[in-house]
Amino acid sequence: MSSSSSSAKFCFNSTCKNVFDRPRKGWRRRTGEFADLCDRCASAYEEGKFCETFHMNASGWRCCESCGKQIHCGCIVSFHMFVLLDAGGIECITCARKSFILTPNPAWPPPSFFLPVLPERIKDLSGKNWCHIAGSGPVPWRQAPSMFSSSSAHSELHPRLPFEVDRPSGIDRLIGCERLSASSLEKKKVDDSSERLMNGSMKLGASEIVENGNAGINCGERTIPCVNIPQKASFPRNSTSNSHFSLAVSSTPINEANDQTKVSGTHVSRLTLSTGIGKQVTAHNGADSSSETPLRNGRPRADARARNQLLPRYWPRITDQELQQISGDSNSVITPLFEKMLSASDAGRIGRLVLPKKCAEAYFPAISQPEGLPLKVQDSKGTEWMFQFRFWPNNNSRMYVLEGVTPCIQSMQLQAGDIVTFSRIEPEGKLVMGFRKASTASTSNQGSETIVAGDGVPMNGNVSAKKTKPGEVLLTPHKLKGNSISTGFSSIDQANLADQASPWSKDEKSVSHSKEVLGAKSSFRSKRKNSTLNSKCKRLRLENEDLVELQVTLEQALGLIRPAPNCVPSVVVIEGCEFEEFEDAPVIGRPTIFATDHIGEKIQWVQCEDCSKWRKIPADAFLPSRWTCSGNTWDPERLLCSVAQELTAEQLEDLLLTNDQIASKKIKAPKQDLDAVEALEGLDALANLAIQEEGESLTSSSQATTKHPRHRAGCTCIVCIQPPSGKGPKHKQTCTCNVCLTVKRRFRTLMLRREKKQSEKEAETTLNQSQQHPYLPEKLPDDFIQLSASTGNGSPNRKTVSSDEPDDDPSRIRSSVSPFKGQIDLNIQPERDEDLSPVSDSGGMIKLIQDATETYLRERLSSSNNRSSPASNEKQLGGGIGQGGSFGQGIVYGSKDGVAEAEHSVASSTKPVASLSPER
DNA sequence: CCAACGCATGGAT
DNA sequence: AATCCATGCGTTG
Repeated sequence: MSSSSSSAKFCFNSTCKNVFDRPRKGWRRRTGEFADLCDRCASAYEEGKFCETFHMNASGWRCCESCGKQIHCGCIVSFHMFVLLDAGGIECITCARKSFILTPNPAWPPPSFFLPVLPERIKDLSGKNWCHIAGSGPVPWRQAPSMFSSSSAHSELHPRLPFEVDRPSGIDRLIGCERLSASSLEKKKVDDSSERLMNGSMKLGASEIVENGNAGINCGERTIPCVNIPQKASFPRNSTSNSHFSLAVSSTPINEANDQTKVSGTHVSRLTLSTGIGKQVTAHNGADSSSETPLRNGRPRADARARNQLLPRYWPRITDQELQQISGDSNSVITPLFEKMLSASDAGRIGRLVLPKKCAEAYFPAISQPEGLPLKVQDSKGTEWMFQFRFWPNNNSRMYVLEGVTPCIQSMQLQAGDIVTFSRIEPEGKLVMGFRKASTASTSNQGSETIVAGDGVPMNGNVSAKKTKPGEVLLTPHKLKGNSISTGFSSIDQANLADQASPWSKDEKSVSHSKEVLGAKSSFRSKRKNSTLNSKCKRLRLENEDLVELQVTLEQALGLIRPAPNCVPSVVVIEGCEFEEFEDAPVIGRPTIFATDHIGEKIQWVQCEDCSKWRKIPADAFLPSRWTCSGNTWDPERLLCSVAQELTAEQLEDLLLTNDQIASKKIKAPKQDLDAVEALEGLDALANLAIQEEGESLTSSSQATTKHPRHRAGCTCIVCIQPPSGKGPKHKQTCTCNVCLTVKRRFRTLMLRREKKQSEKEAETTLNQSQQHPYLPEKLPDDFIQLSASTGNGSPNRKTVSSDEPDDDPSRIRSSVSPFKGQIDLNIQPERDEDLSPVSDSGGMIKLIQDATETYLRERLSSSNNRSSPASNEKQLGGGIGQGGSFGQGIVYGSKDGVAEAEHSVASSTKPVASLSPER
């Protein structure tokens, strides 16, 4: 995307030819480069006055049907300043935007993201033809169909002609355009029309459209939909969205429009808008387009999906809100291209997103080599990602994939079942990737078959199929057996996977399995069994009730908990995971990521629930569980979602990775004991929390890693330049990253507190204690024991260990620890379980205690007679982190799955109600 | 041995 | 019947 032009020294404007030293970017040329302009021209261009200034005498001037403003419609320079009305005439972008979200002028230039490597087909683009189009003159698509006469050539290059023709813009498409037959062109025009017809229809109403079409354009210019190209009548009748908006515009008789089969042609369908809808559209026009009206799906914009060569499930159902999010407050025009529900594979750690073939071929640059091309994609937050767009030969065909999507998927916190949308921003031509959480998508996706449980939890099979990240807590409504839990896979697949630990076992050995926590009382049901997550993907369907209704990562769960405003929680660490203890019931707050800004100030990063942008807030800020940019009172400049976020993609990733690290410390969890979760009824509350937060705090849910071991040194592909998710650099002991600092700080607090309490207790019951805890000369900090706030509403079978009677159970802490020798035998099994559930915490608490004990002992040993100092603790902790974050390193765990333990711990720490007491 | 790669397989459309 | 595409799985580094 160099902005250089061959004649770098002269203004690209032929009527100017000023010489300049530093070229300024003008419009994008068909080659993808920008026209280099002199200051004057550039200014004129930027101000939108280029045409009036330099093309005043050229033909092709039109008046906006709405405001009357004159716009030169014949040149590339102003192509983005107006939209064609299907009914004829044009509307300036300003008016158009007021009316509706627009799609760009299809026949025009191209997506910059294709440019890094120009498709071959672009290279042989004939500038001549382009000139016809781009040059001053009448709107090309209405005027020069004859210039395209060779469709065969095009077909040659693009077997997927229909798509190319169909697709609205893009240089590649454009190129195809030049080779299109007249009919193709017409089709394209039609498409164009339909793309914009919303504007006309909105304002004019169905019946007016046709008439009006003449108003703006000469009859002769009106496009006749070309339906003579045989095309599969794939226009789905069941698509309300489509049918709703099919309405013949332009010259297509309205009554014909409703005949889907007749207009099944790519262009034709695009060109159509159903009469009946005209009014709806009109009505829609009046209302804010972002409103969630029933029309949302079928809004005119959807006409783009009339590229009915695409399977309905790929039709972009992007909502106005989403578009708004993508475009922000810029004047960009968004062209929804397609969407895809993420499969388990897509969202998996492989980092490969399978692209629907037709979509890939239609909207992405043509690639002739399997290696493909790097593709820059921007997400809705403005973050740019670089993916490798490539394909695999497959049955005489190709299978297109985007590689290296893991970071992005993670960033957007997507899981299987969620939907990613691909759009293009014009005039920049950027490819934008939006997303829609499964839970959200369902409301508007009849075709996507996503179902949301009544409570908002995605019922999506994909979701359940989602790979569980180690450390993740899976909450399921039903008791799941064996390893086939919550795979969300069909029975067939499960059968196939029978010999595997889990569907993920192949790629992820340490998968944590879902656990039952909610019990049968859950109202979740696979309501949509056959409904189709993706009707096509049986694997993603829920075949039985063994669904994972809810998933929460440990981190997520923890993230939900906040100390009461005036409460300073103490923190305990279990295998590197921090658990905050609350004297008072914790408050459920918006998960944030603590960090330190560039000036060393402690801050928090919080993600807006609406726009997903991350905002910086004070470290001491406490946010409600639902927080949006509008609540960013600390930074007035970022009160709006439309304001870009401060974090760069890199920083965000680092942040997320860092944030992930803690949670991922338990990754290598041994096989878990499913029974261990049976009695976690206390997790109901957590589950509810998770439900509330579902879809917004899954930062660590998709721990995907994308390594490319085969990449050669120096490889700069996306995969190599983007560190694998969750694979951030190890922390050094001296690391001062936020994670380490936080851990150190918290641990310091913890230990200080411990010291304090211990001193107090020792003064009173030293003797007694030593008798009761022969192996534990020093009482553990109460903090270690009282994980949960003693709110008194704990679950019945959970014993809340009061901090003032930490030693009431000699067997609680069983580690054979000799403070004098520094030896710890943590394999000792509890001699007696407390009245805990059968599950018995077994691991979490034990480890917690063990870890703490060991750490403390170590510290004592190292500091000899001196009481451990915060500094020493810090050091140890830092080291622990540096080693991979396992604070329990070196400790032989008593038993059970680390995940189960962790979950258990989470449950207890998360839910004040469920106080756990160590059972040793 | 593991993580990736990339082709193969087979269910779904 | 052909094609698509999600995932399997053998190979490779």
